[in-house]
Amino acid sequence: MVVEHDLTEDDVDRIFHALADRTRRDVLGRAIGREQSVSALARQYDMSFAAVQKHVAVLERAGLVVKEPRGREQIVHANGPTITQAVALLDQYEQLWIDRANQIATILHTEKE
Amino acid sequence: MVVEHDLTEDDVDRIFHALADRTRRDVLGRAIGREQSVSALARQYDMSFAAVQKHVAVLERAGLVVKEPRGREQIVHANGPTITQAVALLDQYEQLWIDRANQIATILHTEKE
DNA sequence: CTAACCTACAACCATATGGTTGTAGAACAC
DNA sequence: GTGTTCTACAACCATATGGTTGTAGGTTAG
Repeated sequence: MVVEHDLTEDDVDRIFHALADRTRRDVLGRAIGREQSVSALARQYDMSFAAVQKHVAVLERAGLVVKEPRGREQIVHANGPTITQAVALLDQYEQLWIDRANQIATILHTEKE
Repeated sequence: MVVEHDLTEDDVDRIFHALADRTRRDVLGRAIGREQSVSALARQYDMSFAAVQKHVAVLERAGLVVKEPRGREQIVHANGPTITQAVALLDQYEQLWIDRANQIATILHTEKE
């Protein structure tokens, strides 16, 4: 299995910030469904091309998406590994929570004896 | 199993925005590890009490944390279910990605025949 | 070649964000 | 009662964010 390189706190900031906007989440979803150009994406939103271009740039800086030049177009691909890393991050918090809940349950159980 | 009520897009915005700041992620981690007052949390950071108070408020609006009044203190508890919902959200994107990757693999396999 | 298309990027604007200090009230300690 | 602690909240400031329009360059179509 390939070792994923560790994310810096800045990386994590960028990932969650990128996901904290509904337009960007929608762009990511569409990019996962079908790779498409920035202008093809832009046509699907009620905002300027430049605005969508900026959203794509935010997703790109977060590593959630990759742009591949194709002639005059830039094809936007979703970047699976980063999504997986984001899931792993949240899983850590959930696991902390579960561990803590178990710990408390154990203490309660001990005190009952 | 209890039905988790659906998150609005605003809810999701708030959750990811709350997670997009390292101080808030750290506060959440500490709150998971041990429930503590806002001032106890504030003492652990090199910023004003008011600043930490605002970060806790952001986590609270996102539902990641709950404040319980205890005398003159407000005890900050982590809220597990919201963390679980956040994981589920990201899992959806990851699953979309996996489904898409499988679909592409299938097409490639078909074309090879 | 010329026109249309796709992208990049700058400039600008309103609002949000993350920090500060200061004021004020409620609860506890003595 | 008095002073200290904990919290809430307002006001303020610098910067970031999400949107706009406009300009300019590279690519494709006719």
